[in-house]
Amino acid sequence: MRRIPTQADVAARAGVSRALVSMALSGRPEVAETTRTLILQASRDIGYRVNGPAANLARRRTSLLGVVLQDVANPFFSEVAAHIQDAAEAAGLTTLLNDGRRDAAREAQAVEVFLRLRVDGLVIVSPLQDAAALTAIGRQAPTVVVGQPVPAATVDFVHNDAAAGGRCATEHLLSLGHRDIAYLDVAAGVEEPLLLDRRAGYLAAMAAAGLSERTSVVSDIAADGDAARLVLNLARRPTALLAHNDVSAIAAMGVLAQAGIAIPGDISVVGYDNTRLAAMPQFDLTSVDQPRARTGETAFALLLERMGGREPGRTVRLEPNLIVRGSTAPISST
Amino acid sequence: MRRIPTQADVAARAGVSRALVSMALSGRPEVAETTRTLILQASRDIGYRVNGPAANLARRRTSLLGVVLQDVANPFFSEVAAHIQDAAEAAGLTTLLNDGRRDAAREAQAVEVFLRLRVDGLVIVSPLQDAAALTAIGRQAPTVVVGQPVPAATVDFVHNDAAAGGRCATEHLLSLGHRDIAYLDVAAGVEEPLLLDRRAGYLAAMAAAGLSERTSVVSDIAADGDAARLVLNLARRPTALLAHNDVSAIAAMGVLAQAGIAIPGDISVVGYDNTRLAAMPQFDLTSVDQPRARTGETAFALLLERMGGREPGRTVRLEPNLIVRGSTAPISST
DNA sequence: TTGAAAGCGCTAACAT
DNA sequence: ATGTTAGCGCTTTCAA
Repeated sequence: MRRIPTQADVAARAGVSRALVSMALSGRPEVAETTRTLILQASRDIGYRVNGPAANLARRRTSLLGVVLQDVANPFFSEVAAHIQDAAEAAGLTTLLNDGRRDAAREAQAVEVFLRLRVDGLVIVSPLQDAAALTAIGRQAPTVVVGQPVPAATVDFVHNDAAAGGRCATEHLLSLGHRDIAYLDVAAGVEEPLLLDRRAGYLAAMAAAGLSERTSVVSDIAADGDAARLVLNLARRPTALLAHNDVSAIAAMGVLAQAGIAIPGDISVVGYDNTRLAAMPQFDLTSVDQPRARTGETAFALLLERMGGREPGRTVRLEPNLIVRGSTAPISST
Repeated sequence: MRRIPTQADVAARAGVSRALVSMALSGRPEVAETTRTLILQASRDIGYRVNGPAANLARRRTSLLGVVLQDVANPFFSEVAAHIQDAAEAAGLTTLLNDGRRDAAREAQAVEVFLRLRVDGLVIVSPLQDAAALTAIGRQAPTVVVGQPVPAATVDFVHNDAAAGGRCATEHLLSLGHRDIAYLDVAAGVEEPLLLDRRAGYLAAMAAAGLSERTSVVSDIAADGDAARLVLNLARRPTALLAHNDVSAIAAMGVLAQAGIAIPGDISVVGYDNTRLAAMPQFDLTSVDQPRARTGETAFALLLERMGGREPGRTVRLEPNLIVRGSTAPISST
């Protein structure tokens, strides 16, 4: 592996000055067309590739966008990232990805790496760090957070309205005639605001329909399967189930199927997140979808504003929408 | 947002020279302990953070490792990446991730970005690019590929023995007494070497057991569900099903369950990949596992060798192992 | 143990 | 339209 060629090598080969090479390569209009072709050819001949660190140092910016995902394995996060990347590319920014691996410390580390690289902007998807940490980050670089807003004015937020999601899922079931609607919650003690809001939406819709909370079940035990079993043992079995997420819903479907209960014949089931699982034909699960594309695009739009110098923090809330599939049906008249 | 502090600011505040700050911060031993503490404190006071581009330019290396995944959403890939990252961190390298998004052009772009950043090493997980492209990349930077080896001597390969996987899954079923074992293949025309090898392993095991291929079914149609339905309609229904991956296996399980066929009572099912799905209690799918940790660690070990100057290409093949769960059972004696 | 000085490869302002 | 030049912020000899 011989020495990596530099602009000087290109200049020598093309018989021009180094500066001209720089200008030609960055597509500045004041370079003569013939010269540019010459330079481009020379650069290709010797396999020149711009030295990022050098260019970034000289330009005092990197055209780099750092995206940190709480968990790369979460398809919602990675799809949002893909849309951010598309938007960034259109704006001439190069996207770098990093995985927080569901760990606050690792996430902070990933952010730190980007900050050191002097990325021009930062998007953190569903951060595990607290408001103070986010505020500090926002002071270092233009930053947008995708996820629950916290009091941190130096960063912008895009989030999906979890309460609205819980509400519209519930209303869907109500409109199908269901009155006994159980909510499959997470384990007690898990206090993710997001999940609290989903439940709150459910409760609000029930209340609005004049149904007391007593007619519904909010399970609060650990395993999803156990929660579903609990529902089975109720004196008055609900006709519909709203789960806090798809995995939980699918676990419940498994338990119900084993118990010989038909879906949606005997009981309707709704999930949340509209994951790939929900769309699988064997599950065909009605589920609340969060608009991934709009989330990503909005995040990038906010980032551009920030990079443009906007100071006051902005928060954008996006509405989820229900994807109706085969796991829900009108209440049976038996 | 005021000016970003530089080493000069730290030096001024600590009352020392810039060079000393650099040495102290990079932990060089020849700096007096008291001076170092002083400098560290000053650096913290003014919120100094090394300028990556500048440092990388001056050092002529970056201590950066670029990892490009074919598809970040594939949990096998992202878990391998996590293990690579752990190994790299232990070796003092910082890992940067990027997503090829299942597109050869985008993947090439991601590699290009890393090359420009002058990463010290590159790992590409399951690349979509051809041998020529990989060879070219390997010439630019020490590179290890996780996935099917191709003739590209400038890069190293780590891959999992797909044939062995197909074989051991089949042998498991054979040892349970199954003789009629159907293989659920991908759609005809998909010629991924990996999948061909999985099937080849199955065929080899069947042949070794003295079972002609005629006793088995290799479906070659598009949708997994359809393939399973095909199996149902066979004159002589197999007692076991080996699928080319977990998703396919689970789709088949859905079809079978709907048809009232018990698993594993009437038919045993084996998947491939040991995804999260396979472990879910409602599926409890026996599946072939590829050792994610060892794959990642091996990839990084090879990379270190390359970075250390080794020239000839190396290929390491890892053995998969079967995770036996509840979807397989001895053939029923009915 | 500390400081001075010379680049690293590039960009951009200025000069021609 | 092209060339000259002065840094960007840092690391790293080499001297003191």
